[in-house]
Amino acid sequence: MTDDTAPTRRRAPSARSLATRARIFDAAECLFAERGFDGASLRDIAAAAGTTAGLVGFHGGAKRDMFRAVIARRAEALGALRLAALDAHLAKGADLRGVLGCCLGPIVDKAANGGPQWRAYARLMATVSADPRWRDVSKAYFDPVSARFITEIARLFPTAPRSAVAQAYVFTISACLALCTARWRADALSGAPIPGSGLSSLLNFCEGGMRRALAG
Amino acid sequence: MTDDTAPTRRRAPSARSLATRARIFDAAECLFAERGFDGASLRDIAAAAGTTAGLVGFHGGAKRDMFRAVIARRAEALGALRLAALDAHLAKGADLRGVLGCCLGPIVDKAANGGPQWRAYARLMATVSADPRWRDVSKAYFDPVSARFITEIARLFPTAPRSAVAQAYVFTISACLALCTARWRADALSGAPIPGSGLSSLLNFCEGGMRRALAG
DNA sequence: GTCTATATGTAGATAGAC
DNA sequence: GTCTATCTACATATAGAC
Repeated sequence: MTDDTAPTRRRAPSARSLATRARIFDAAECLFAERGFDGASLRDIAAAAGTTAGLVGFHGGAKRDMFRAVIARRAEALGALRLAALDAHLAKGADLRGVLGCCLGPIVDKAANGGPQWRAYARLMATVSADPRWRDVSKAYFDPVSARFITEIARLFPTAPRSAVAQAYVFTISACLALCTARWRADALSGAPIPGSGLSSLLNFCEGGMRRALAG
Repeated sequence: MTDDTAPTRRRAPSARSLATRARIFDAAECLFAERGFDGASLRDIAAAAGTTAGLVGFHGGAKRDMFRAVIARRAEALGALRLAALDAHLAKGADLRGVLGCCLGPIVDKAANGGPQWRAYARLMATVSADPRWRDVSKAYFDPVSARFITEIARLFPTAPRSAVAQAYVFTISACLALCTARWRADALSGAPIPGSGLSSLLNFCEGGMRRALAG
């Protein structure tokens, strides 16, 4: 596949360069999540990564492109995790709660136990899913997996129109991302911190909601 | 209440000034909603309002204060609408779907039929509810009404802990704001635009979700 | 291929004119 | 009380050094 005769062949990146790049992407992930795309400056990101603003531009390209790249970096791994869980589940029959568990479980788990980078990534997913400015990013990185889950859920509610299933799926994802990123809100409203990961109450809510909204 | 002898008494604002101020706040509402707090510059807002950047500063104060004022401007009216509906409903008994209708109906209605300013405001509500940077704004303008609804819902599920009710409420509001602001997402996922206001499918989803999550 | 110094535009805020 | 001209600082992007 390589073509040594090509005059444009590039040198492989050094280990040092790769490490710098990783630090920059980690910092960008956290700061975009905390302050939003416009609120996080390349300088802030550089400082958090321990480098300079120019280097951020070099490794990440234009700011908008870097944001896309940050989303892309984990999208495939997360999507694969969710789809693998789905396939494993479907192999032994299919029930709504199980499918929802495959859909939401990996997200909730990574956000809760995957460390600060995954926590930041969950917040970015919420941003991208809610903001029409990033519509193309949703479309490229999240919609394919979503479409698969919608299809499987639709199979469980043969009489429901696909538009209703899609609507219920959006409600579901929105509740899931609220759990991952806005826990402080529920804590504040309840007066006391809420125990556990919240996955089971999320699954209860979404399962009950879908049954009520989609049942023939 | 007025004190004509006070040496610091101020002149009443002119009609022209009030009109300018209203245009500035309308423009800020739309642009903060579209581009986020950091993405919308005071100059953009000035241009949209047909004035100058300096005037925006004069009428709105510091940018952060102006954002707060924009939220405050409609918060009271909307909260009053929701609470009035709730009180009217409670007077003739109480059922979950009715309470949820009072909670979500006014928001969905204003976002769908209240014109571009209310549509923008719904998006701002979603931003504020999701972003810990605006936690104090949520707390001041939205939490009191939320607490009231949570209390009424909790009354319908006497065995559920308040923390579980608060969690379910957050899921509910999150689905509601997704309906108001991320319709394009459901449309894209379903392949066809979704008919109707979506209020009844939202109510179905949240009612079913709450029953499943909170039932003894 | 990797990194730095700097150009160019625009941000938010305000002193002072009307 | 109302509005404008302008100030300082920082944003992103890139030309060119290593």
